Amino acid sequence: MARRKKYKFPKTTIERLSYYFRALEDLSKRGIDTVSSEALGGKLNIKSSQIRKDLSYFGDFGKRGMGYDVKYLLKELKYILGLDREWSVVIVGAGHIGAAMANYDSFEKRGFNIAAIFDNDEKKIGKEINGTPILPYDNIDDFVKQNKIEMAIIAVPAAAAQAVADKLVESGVTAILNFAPVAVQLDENVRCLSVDLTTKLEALAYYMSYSQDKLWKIYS
Amino acid sequence: MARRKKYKFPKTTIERLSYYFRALEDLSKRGIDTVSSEALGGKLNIKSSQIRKDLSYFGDFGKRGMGYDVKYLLKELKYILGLDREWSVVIVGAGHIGAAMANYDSFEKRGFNIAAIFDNDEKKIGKEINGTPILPYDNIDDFVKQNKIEMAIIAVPAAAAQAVADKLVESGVTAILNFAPVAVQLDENVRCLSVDLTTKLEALAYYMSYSQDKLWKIYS
DNA sequence: TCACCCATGTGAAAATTTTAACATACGCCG
DNA sequence: CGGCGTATGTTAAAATTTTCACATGGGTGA
Repeated sequence: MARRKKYKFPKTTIERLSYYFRALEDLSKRGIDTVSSEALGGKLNIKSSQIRKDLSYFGDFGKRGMGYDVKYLLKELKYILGLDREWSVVIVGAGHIGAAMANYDSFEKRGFNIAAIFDNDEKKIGKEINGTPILPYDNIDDFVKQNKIEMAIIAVPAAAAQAVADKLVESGVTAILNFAPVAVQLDENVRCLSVDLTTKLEALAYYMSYSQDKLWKIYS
Repeated sequence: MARRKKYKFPKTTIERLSYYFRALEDLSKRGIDTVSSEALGGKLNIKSSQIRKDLSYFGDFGKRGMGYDVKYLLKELKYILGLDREWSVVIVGAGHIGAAMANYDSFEKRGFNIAAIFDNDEKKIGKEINGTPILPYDNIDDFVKQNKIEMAIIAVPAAAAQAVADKLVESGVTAILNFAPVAVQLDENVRCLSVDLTTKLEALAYYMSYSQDKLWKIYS
Protein backbone atom coordinates (compact mmCIF):
# COMPACT_ATOMS: atom_id res chain seq x y z
CA MET A 1 0.00 0.00 0.00
CA ALA A 2 2.29 2.66 1.38
CA ARG A 3 4.55 3.48 -1.53
CA ARG A 4 3.88 3.82 -5.27
CA LYS A 5 2.74 7.26 -6.33
CA LYS A 6 3.08 9.98 -8.88
CA TYR A 7 6.72 10.62 -9.51
CA LYS A 8 6.86 14.29 -10.32
CA PHE A 9 7.46 16.52 -7.40
CA PRO A 10 9.30 19.75 -6.54
CA LYS A 11 13.05 19.61 -6.18
CA THR A 12 12.67 21.29 -2.83
CA THR A 13 10.78 18.29 -1.55
CA ILE A 14 13.93 16.19 -1.33
CA GLU A 15 15.58 18.71 0.91
CA ARG A 16 12.56 18.80 3.16
CA LEU A 17 12.38 15.03 3.38
CA SER A 18 15.84 15.26 4.83
CA TYR A 19 14.62 17.73 7.44
CA TYR A 20 11.69 15.50 8.28
CA PHE A 21 14.03 12.60 8.70
CA ARG A 22 16.18 14.44 11.16
CA ALA A 23 13.28 15.78 13.15
CA LEU A 24 11.75 12.33 13.33
CA GLU A 25 15.03 10.88 14.57
CA ASP A 26 14.94 13.41 17.33
CA LEU A 27 11.36 12.55 18.24
CA SER A 28 12.18 8.87 18.18
CA LYS A 29 15.12 9.41 20.47
CA ARG A 30 12.82 11.18 22.89
CA GLY A 31 10.46 8.23 22.92
CA ILE A 32 7.68 9.83 20.92
CA ASP A 33 5.79 7.27 18.85
CA THR A 34 3.36 9.34 16.84
CA VAL A 35 3.44 12.80 15.33
CA SER A 36 0.99 14.88 13.34
CA SER A 37 1.98 16.96 10.33
CA GLU A 38 0.99 19.96 12.41
CA ALA A 39 3.39 19.11 15.22
CA LEU A 40 6.22 18.22 12.89
CA GLY A 41 5.68 21.42 10.97
CA GLY A 42 5.82 23.44 14.15
CA LYS A 43 9.20 21.99 14.93
CA LEU A 44 10.55 22.82 11.50
CA ASN A 45 8.72 26.03 10.61
CA ILE A 46 7.05 24.27 7.72
CA LYS A 47 3.32 24.34 7.04
CA SER A 48 1.53 21.10 7.81
CA SER A 49 -0.07 21.02 4.38
CA GLN A 50 3.38 21.19 2.85
CA ILE A 51 4.49 18.17 4.83
CA ARG A 52 1.44 16.15 3.91
CA LYS A 53 1.88 17.03 0.28
CA ASP A 54 5.57 16.17 0.29
CA LEU A 55 4.93 12.78 1.81
CA SER A 56 2.00 12.12 -0.47
CA TYR A 57 4.30 12.09 -3.47
CA PHE A 58 5.79 8.88 -2.17
CA GLY A 59 2.98 7.07 -0.48
CA ASP A 60 0.34 7.02 2.24
CA PHE A 61 2.30 6.91 5.43
CA GLY A 62 -0.12 8.35 7.95
CA LYS A 63 -3.32 7.29 9.65
CA ARG A 64 -6.24 9.68 9.44
CA GLY A 65 -7.19 11.10 12.76
CA MET A 66 -3.96 9.80 14.23
CA GLY A 67 -0.92 11.18 12.47
CA TYR A 68 2.28 9.41 11.51
CA ASP A 69 3.99 6.55 13.26
CA VAL A 70 7.45 7.93 13.90
CA LYS A 71 9.43 4.72 13.53
CA TYR A 72 7.55 3.63 10.45
CA LEU A 73 7.93 6.97 8.72
CA LEU A 74 11.61 6.99 9.57
CA LYS A 75 12.02 3.63 7.94
CA GLU A 76 10.21 4.75 4.83
CA LEU A 77 12.13 8.01 4.54
CA LYS A 78 15.35 6.15 5.00
CA TYR A 79 14.48 4.03 2.02
CA ILE A 80 13.25 6.95 -0.07
CA LEU A 81 16.34 9.00 0.57
CA GLY A 82 18.63 6.11 -0.21
CA LEU A 83 20.02 6.00 3.30
CA ASP A 84 19.35 2.30 3.77
CA ARG A 85 22.82 1.48 2.56
CA GLU A 86 26.40 2.65 2.98
CA TRP A 87 27.94 5.19 0.64
CA SER A 88 31.65 5.43 0.07
CA VAL A 89 32.92 8.95 -0.19
CA VAL A 90 36.27 10.58 -0.78
CA ILE A 91 37.26 14.09 0.13
CA VAL A 92 39.56 16.04 -2.13
CA GLY A 93 41.51 18.75 -0.36
CA ALA A 94 42.83 18.45 3.18
CA GLY A 95 42.54 22.12 4.00
CA HIS A 96 40.33 23.53 6.70
CA ILE A 97 37.07 22.67 5.02
CA GLY A 98 38.17 19.22 3.97
CA ALA A 99 39.34 18.59 7.51
CA ALA A 100 36.07 19.84 8.95
CA MET A 101 34.17 17.48 6.69
CA ALA A 102 36.39 14.56 7.67
CA ASN A 103 35.64 15.38 11.27
CA TYR A 104 31.92 15.81 10.78
CA ASP A 105 30.59 12.79 12.57
CA SER A 106 27.03 13.07 11.27
CA PHE A 107 28.26 11.79 7.95
CA GLU A 108 29.34 8.43 9.31
CA LYS A 109 26.18 8.20 11.35
CA ARG A 110 24.13 8.52 8.18
CA GLY A 111 26.07 5.86 6.32
CA PHE A 112 28.46 8.12 4.46
CA ASN A 113 31.79 6.45 4.80
CA ILE A 114 34.78 8.67 4.24
CA ALA A 115 37.25 6.28 2.63
CA ALA A 116 40.14 8.65 2.03
CA ILE A 117 41.22 12.24 1.74
CA PHE A 118 43.36 13.38 -1.18
CA ASP A 119 45.80 16.25 -1.28
CA ASN A 120 49.01 17.11 -3.06
CA ASP A 121 50.73 18.71 -0.13
CA GLU A 122 53.70 16.49 0.76
CA LYS A 123 53.50 17.56 4.38
CA LYS A 124 49.95 16.28 4.72
CA ILE A 125 50.24 13.05 2.78
CA GLY A 126 50.63 10.04 5.05
CA LYS A 127 48.92 11.67 7.99
CA GLU A 128 45.32 11.09 8.83
CA ILE A 129 42.32 13.12 9.91
CA ASN A 130 39.83 11.57 12.28
CA GLY A 131 41.18 8.16 11.35
CA THR A 132 40.97 8.70 7.61
CA PRO A 133 44.27 8.62 5.70
CA ILE A 134 45.47 11.47 3.51
CA LEU A 135 46.68 10.06 0.20
CA PRO A 136 48.48 11.63 -2.76
CA TYR A 137 46.16 13.35 -5.19
CA ASP A 138 47.73 11.45 -8.06
CA ASN A 139 46.45 8.15 -6.68
CA ILE A 140 42.86 9.26 -6.78
CA ASP A 141 41.96 7.57 -10.02
CA ASP A 142 43.14 4.13 -8.93
CA PHE A 143 41.63 4.48 -5.50
CA VAL A 144 38.22 5.50 -6.77
CA LYS A 145 38.16 2.65 -9.24
CA GLN A 146 39.40 0.00 -6.86
CA ASN A 147 37.10 1.01 -4.05
CA LYS A 148 34.12 1.73 -6.27
CA ILE A 149 33.71 5.21 -4.84
CA GLU A 150 30.55 6.92 -6.03
CA MET A 151 30.54 10.18 -4.16
CA ALA A 152 33.12 12.88 -3.61
CA ILE A 153 33.45 16.08 -1.65
CA ILE A 154 35.47 18.79 -3.33
CA ALA A 155 37.19 21.09 -0.88
CA VAL A 156 39.90 22.68 -2.99
CA PRO A 157 40.42 26.29 -4.15
CA ALA A 158 38.10 27.54 -6.88
CA ALA A 159 40.83 27.52 -9.48
CA ALA A 160 41.40 23.78 -9.09
CA ALA A 161 37.80 22.66 -8.74
CA GLN A 162 36.97 22.03 -12.38
CA ALA A 163 40.05 19.90 -12.97
CA VAL A 164 39.39 17.90 -9.83
CA ALA A 165 35.76 17.37 -10.80
CA ASP A 166 36.74 16.19 -14.27
CA LYS A 167 39.23 13.74 -12.83
CA LEU A 168 36.72 12.40 -10.35
CA VAL A 169 34.07 11.89 -12.98
CA GLU A 170 36.53 10.20 -15.27
CA SER A 171 37.38 7.81 -12.47
CA GLY A 172 33.76 6.88 -11.96
CA VAL A 173 32.37 9.25 -9.37
CA THR A 174 28.77 10.20 -10.14
CA ALA A 175 27.85 12.53 -7.29
CA ILE A 176 29.78 15.53 -6.07
CA LEU A 177 29.36 17.86 -3.17
CA ASN A 178 31.26 20.99 -4.09
CA PHE A 179 32.57 23.51 -1.59
CA ALA A 180 34.63 25.45 -4.09
CA PRO A 181 33.08 28.83 -4.83
CA VAL A 182 32.70 28.25 -8.53
CA ALA A 183 30.17 26.67 -10.87
CA VAL A 184 31.55 23.34 -11.99
CA GLN A 185 30.51 22.23 -15.46
CA LEU A 186 29.67 18.57 -15.64
CA ASP A 187 28.03 15.96 -17.74
CA GLU A 188 24.35 15.85 -16.89
CA ASN A 189 24.39 12.30 -15.58
CA VAL A 190 26.67 13.44 -12.78
CA ARG A 191 24.93 15.01 -9.82
CA CYS A 192 26.62 18.00 -8.30
CA LEU A 193 25.39 20.11 -5.43
CA SER A 194 27.26 23.10 -4.17
CA VAL A 195 27.57 24.46 -0.69
CA ASP A 196 28.34 28.08 -1.04
CA LEU A 197 29.58 29.68 2.12
CA THR A 198 30.11 33.27 1.04
CA THR A 199 26.87 33.37 -0.89
CA LYS A 200 24.90 32.75 2.26
CA LEU A 201 26.69 35.49 4.15
CA GLU A 202 26.15 37.81 1.22
CA ALA A 203 22.47 37.06 1.20
CA LEU A 204 22.40 37.99 4.86
CA ALA A 205 24.23 41.21 4.08
CA TYR A 206 21.62 41.96 1.46
CA TYR A 207 18.76 41.39 3.85
CA MET A 208 20.38 43.51 6.51
CA SER A 209 21.04 46.49 4.31
CA TYR A 210 17.75 46.02 2.52
CA SER A 211 15.56 47.71 5.05
CA GLN A 212 17.63 50.82 5.12
CA ASP A 213 18.22 53.00 2.15
CA LYS A 214 17.94 51.00 -1.04
CA LEU A 215 16.24 52.94 -3.75
CA TRP A 216 14.43 50.12 -5.46
CA LYS A 217 12.62 49.43 -2.31
CA ILE A 218 11.07 52.86 -2.33
CA TYR A 219 9.98 53.29 -5.91
CA SER A 220 7.80 50.33 -6.51
CA MET B 1 19.05 56.22 -14.21
CA ALA B 2 20.43 52.81 -13.42
CA ARG B 3 18.71 51.91 -10.20
CA ARG B 4 15.11 52.35 -9.00
CA LYS B 5 12.79 49.59 -10.06
CA LYS B 6 10.04 47.29 -9.00
CA TYR B 7 10.92 45.83 -5.65
CA LYS B 8 9.30 42.46 -5.70
CA PHE B 9 11.49 39.70 -6.97
CA PRO B 10 12.15 36.01 -6.32
CA LYS B 11 14.12 35.07 -3.25
CA THR B 12 16.39 33.05 -5.47
CA THR B 13 17.47 36.19 -7.24
CA ILE B 14 19.60 37.29 -4.31
CA GLU B 15 21.57 34.10 -4.38
CA ARG B 16 22.16 34.46 -8.09
CA LEU B 17 23.28 38.06 -7.73
CA SER B 18 25.96 36.68 -5.51
CA TYR B 19 27.03 34.24 -8.22
CA TYR B 20 27.05 37.00 -10.80
CA PHE B 21 29.20 39.08 -8.53
CA ARG B 22 31.78 36.37 -8.16
CA ALA B 23 31.88 35.55 -11.83
CA LEU B 24 32.28 39.21 -12.69
CA GLU B 25 35.15 39.51 -10.25
CA ASP B 26 36.82 36.69 -12.07
CA LEU B 27 36.26 38.32 -15.45
CA SER B 28 37.54 41.61 -14.13
CA LYS B 29 40.66 39.94 -12.81
CA ARG B 30 41.28 38.51 -16.24
CA GLY B 31 41.05 41.92 -17.82
CA ILE B 32 37.67 41.47 -19.48
CA ASP B 33 35.75 44.73 -19.67
CA THR B 34 32.41 43.72 -21.11
CA VAL B 35 30.22 40.67 -20.88
CA SER B 36 26.87 39.66 -22.35
CA SER B 37 24.17 37.91 -20.37
CA GLU B 38 24.73 34.99 -22.72
CA ALA B 39 28.42 34.70 -21.90
CA LEU B 40 27.89 35.16 -18.18
CA GLY B 41 25.16 32.56 -18.23
CA GLY B 42 27.43 30.10 -19.98
CA LYS B 43 29.96 30.45 -17.20
CA LEU B 44 27.36 29.85 -14.52
CA ASN B 45 24.93 27.43 -16.17
CA ILE B 46 22.19 30.00 -15.92
CA LYS B 47 19.96 31.06 -18.79
CA SER B 48 20.70 34.49 -20.19
CA SER B 49 17.07 35.54 -19.87
CA GLN B 50 17.23 34.71 -16.20
CA ILE B 51 20.21 36.95 -15.72
CA ARG B 52 18.64 39.83 -17.58
CA LYS B 53 15.47 39.50 -15.58
CA ASP B 54 17.32 39.31 -12.28
CA LEU B 55 19.27 42.45 -13.02
CA SER B 56 16.21 44.24 -14.33
CA TYR B 57 14.62 44.12 -10.90
CA PHE B 58 17.27 46.55 -9.73
CA GLY B 59 17.98 48.75 -12.68
CA ASP B 60 19.15 49.09 -16.26
CA PHE B 61 22.77 48.14 -16.12
CA GLY B 62 23.50 47.02 -19.65
CA LYS B 63 23.85 48.62 -23.04
CA ARG B 64 21.78 47.16 -25.85
CA GLY B 65 23.85 45.54 -28.49
CA MET B 66 26.87 45.70 -26.19
CA GLY B 67 26.29 43.81 -22.97
CA TYR B 68 27.34 44.82 -19.48
CA ASP B 69 30.35 46.78 -18.39
CA VAL B 70 32.05 44.44 -15.95
CA LYS B 71 33.45 47.03 -13.56
CA TYR B 72 30.28 49.06 -13.50
CA LEU B 73 28.06 46.06 -12.86
CA LEU B 74 30.41 44.91 -10.12
CA LYS B 75 30.09 48.26 -8.43
CA GLU B 76 26.31 48.17 -8.66
CA LEU B 77 26.04 44.61 -7.40
CA LYS B 78 28.32 45.45 -4.54
CA TYR B 79 25.94 48.17 -3.53
CA ILE B 80 22.83 46.07 -4.04
CA LEU B 81 24.19 43.18 -2.00
CA GLY B 82 25.28 45.44 0.80
CA LEU B 83 28.95 44.63 0.31
CA ASP B 84 30.04 48.25 0.10
CA ARG B 85 30.73 48.28 3.81
CA GLU B 86 32.33 46.15 6.49
CA TRP B 87 30.31 43.69 8.53
CA SER B 88 31.38 42.57 11.98
CA VAL B 89 30.76 38.92 12.63
CA VAL B 90 31.28 36.59 15.54
CA ILE B 91 31.57 32.84 15.39
CA VAL B 92 30.10 30.73 18.17
CA GLY B 93 31.77 27.37 18.52
CA ALA B 94 35.47 26.74 18.02
CA GLY B 95 35.08 23.19 16.79
CA HIS B 96 36.06 22.02 13.35
CA ILE B 97 33.43 23.97 11.50
CA GLY B 98 33.91 27.12 13.51
CA ALA B 99 37.64 26.85 12.90
CA ALA B 100 37.14 26.29 9.19
CA MET B 101 34.98 29.40 9.02
CA ALA B 102 37.54 31.43 10.92
CA ASN B 103 40.12 30.29 8.40
CA TYR B 104 37.95 30.95 5.38
CA ASP B 105 39.72 33.89 3.83
CA SER B 106 36.98 34.77 1.36
CA PHE B 107 34.98 36.20 4.22
CA GLU B 108 37.52 38.87 5.01
CA LYS B 109 37.96 39.61 1.35
CA ARG B 110 34.26 40.37 1.07
CA GLY B 111 34.22 42.64 4.08
CA PHE B 112 33.04 40.17 6.67
CA ASN B 113 35.22 40.81 9.65
CA ILE B 114 35.47 37.99 12.14
CA ALA B 115 35.78 39.88 15.40
CA ALA B 116 35.89 36.95 17.81
CA ILE B 117 35.16 33.30 18.32
CA PHE B 118 33.28 32.11 21.38
CA ASP B 119 33.50 28.76 23.08
CA ASN B 120 33.13 27.37 26.56
CA ASP B 121 35.98 24.91 26.38
CA GLU B 122 38.63 26.09 28.86
CA LYS B 123 41.36 24.56 26.76
CA LYS B 124 40.46 26.67 23.74
CA ILE B 125 39.76 29.97 25.44
CA GLY B 126 42.67 32.36 25.16
CA LYS B 127 44.05 30.81 22.01
CA GLU B 128 43.36 32.19 18.59
CA ILE B 129 42.45 30.89 15.16
CA ASN B 130 43.80 32.63 12.12
CA GLY B 131 44.49 35.68 14.28
CA THR B 132 41.03 35.80 15.83
CA PRO B 133 40.84 35.31 19.60
CA ILE B 134 38.74 32.64 21.24
CA LEU B 135 36.79 34.17 24.10
CA PRO B 136 34.61 32.66 26.85
CA TYR B 137 31.08 32.04 25.77
CA ASP B 138 29.78 33.87 28.80
CA ASN B 139 31.28 37.13 27.56
CA ILE B 140 29.34 37.04 24.35
CA ASP B 141 26.60 39.41 25.40
CA ASP B 142 28.97 42.18 26.43
CA PHE B 143 31.15 41.70 23.43
CA VAL B 144 28.30 41.85 20.94
CA LYS B 145 26.91 44.96 22.55
CA GLN B 146 30.20 46.77 22.88
CA ASN B 147 31.35 45.99 19.37
CA LYS B 148 27.95 46.45 17.77
CA ILE B 149 28.10 43.02 16.16
CA GLU B 150 25.24 42.42 13.76
CA MET B 151 26.00 39.03 12.31
CA ALA B 152 26.88 35.69 13.84
CA ILE B 153 27.86 32.25 12.67
CA ILE B 154 26.56 29.40 14.78
CA ALA B 155 28.82 26.37 14.71
CA VAL B 156 27.77 24.47 17.81
CA PRO B 157 26.05 21.09 18.24
CA ALA B 158 22.37 20.94 17.37
CA ALA B 159 21.30 20.65 20.99
CA ALA B 160 22.88 23.99 21.88
CA ALA B 161 21.92 25.96 18.80
CA GLN B 162 18.59 27.35 19.94
CA ALA B 163 19.98 28.65 23.23
CA VAL B 164 22.93 30.24 21.44
CA ALA B 165 20.65 31.85 18.89
CA ASP B 166 18.41 33.27 21.59
CA LYS B 167 21.36 34.71 23.43
CA LEU B 168 22.77 36.26 20.28
CA VAL B 169 19.50 37.86 19.35
CA GLU B 170 19.03 39.18 22.86
CA SER B 171 22.45 40.79 22.61
CA GLY B 172 21.54 42.55 19.39
CA VAL B 173 22.55 40.26 16.56
CA THR B 174 20.07 40.43 13.69
CA ALA B 175 21.51 38.00 11.14
CA ILE B 176 22.61 34.44 11.74
CA LEU B 177 24.30 31.87 9.60
CA ASN B 178 23.51 28.55 11.18
CA PHE B 179 25.57 25.41 10.70
CA ALA B 180 23.80 23.41 13.37
CA PRO B 181 21.60 20.72 11.85
CA VAL B 182 18.39 21.96 13.41
CA ALA B 183 15.70 24.51 12.63
CA VAL B 184 16.22 27.50 14.89
CA GLN B 185 13.07 29.37 15.86
CA LEU B 186 13.52 33.11 15.79
CA ASP B 187 11.68 36.37 15.81
CA GLU B 188 10.85 37.31 12.26
CA ASN B 189 12.93 40.45 12.22
CA VAL B 190 16.03 38.33 12.65
CA ARG B 191 17.40 36.82 9.47
CA CYS B 192 18.64 33.29 9.69
CA LEU B 193 20.04 31.16 6.91
CA SER B 194 21.14 27.61 7.44
CA VAL B 195 23.92 25.70 5.81
CA ASP B 196 23.00 22.10 6.05
CA LEU B 197 25.83 19.75 5.34
CA THR B 198 24.17 16.36 5.75
CA THR B 199 21.07 17.43 3.89
CA LYS B 200 23.09 18.04 0.77
CA LEU B 201 24.76 14.65 0.96
CA GLU B 202 21.39 13.07 1.55
CA ALA B 203 19.96 14.76 -1.50
CA LEU B 204 22.84 13.30 -3.48
CA ALA B 205 22.10 9.89 -2.04
CA TYR B 206 18.52 10.29 -3.13
CA TYR B 207 19.49 11.21 -6.67
CA MET B 208 21.91 8.33 -6.88
CA SER B 209 19.53 5.66 -5.72
CA TYR B 210 16.67 7.28 -7.60
CA SER B 211 17.44 5.81 -10.98
CA GLN B 212 17.57 2.29 -9.69
CA ASP B 213 14.65 0.54 -8.11
CA LYS B 214 12.35 3.06 -6.52
CA LEU B 215 8.75 2.12 -6.97
CA TRP B 216 7.26 5.57 -7.29
CA LYS B 217 9.43 6.19 -10.23
CA ILE B 218 7.82 3.32 -12.09
CA TYR B 219 4.15 3.79 -11.40
CA SER B 220 3.50 7.28 -12.55
C1' DT C 1 23.53 60.15 -41.70
C1' DC C 2 21.43 55.86 -42.40
C1' DA C 3 21.04 50.95 -42.31
C1' DC C 4 22.24 47.01 -40.05
C1' DC C 5 23.62 44.13 -36.25
C1' DC C 6 23.40 42.85 -31.75
C1' DA C 7 22.03 42.13 -27.03
C1' DT C 8 19.24 44.36 -23.69
C1' DG C 9 14.87 45.00 -21.03
C1' DT C 10 10.18 43.51 -20.70
C1' DG C 11 5.45 41.83 -21.04
C1' DA C 12 3.07 37.77 -21.48
C1' DA C 13 2.97 32.72 -21.26
C1' DA C 14 4.47 28.59 -19.19
C1' DA C 15 6.09 25.99 -15.52
C1' DT C 16 6.70 25.12 -10.92
C1' DT C 17 5.64 25.28 -6.11
C1' DT C 18 2.89 26.47 -2.13
C1' DT C 19 -1.32 27.13 0.24
C1' DA C 20 -5.96 26.48 1.28
C1' DA C 21 -10.00 23.80 1.88
C1' DC C 22 -12.41 19.78 2.47
C1' DA C 23 -14.07 15.11 1.85
C1' DT C 24 -12.49 10.88 3.69
C1' DA C 25 -11.16 7.55 6.98
C1' DC C 26 -9.54 6.14 11.53
C1' DG C 27 -10.17 5.26 16.40
C1' DC C 28 -12.45 6.15 20.59
C1' DC C 29 -16.22 6.54 23.70
C1' DG C 30 -20.57 5.93 25.24
C1' DC D 1 -22.45 -0.22 17.05
C1' DG D 2 -23.01 4.58 15.71
C1' DG D 3 -21.66 9.37 16.31
C1' DC D 4 -17.88 12.50 17.11
C1' DG D 5 -13.43 14.55 17.03
C1' DT D 6 -9.28 14.51 14.58
C1' DA D 7 -5.73 14.58 11.11
C1' DT D 8 -4.83 12.61 6.75
C1' DG D 9 -4.59 12.68 1.50
C1' DT D 10 -6.12 15.27 -2.34
C1' DT D 11 -8.04 18.53 -5.44
C1' DA D 12 -8.29 23.05 -6.85
C1' DA D 13 -6.71 27.75 -6.44
C1' DA D 14 -3.13 30.99 -5.53
C1' DA D 15 1.45 32.43 -5.59
C1' DT D 16 5.88 32.36 -7.23
C1' DT D 17 9.44 31.73 -10.54
C1' DT D 18 11.28 30.77 -15.06
C1' DT D 19 11.21 30.97 -19.90
C1' DC D 20 10.05 32.78 -24.23
C1' DA D 21 9.81 36.07 -27.79
C1' DC D 22 10.42 40.39 -29.49
C1' DA D 23 10.29 45.36 -29.70
C1' DT D 24 13.67 48.69 -28.47
C1' DG D 25 17.70 51.28 -28.67
C1' DG D 26 22.88 51.67 -28.81
C1' DG D 27 26.91 51.30 -31.67
C1' DT D 28 29.43 50.72 -36.01
C1' DG D 29 30.70 51.20 -40.61
C1' DA D 30 29.80 52.73 -45.15
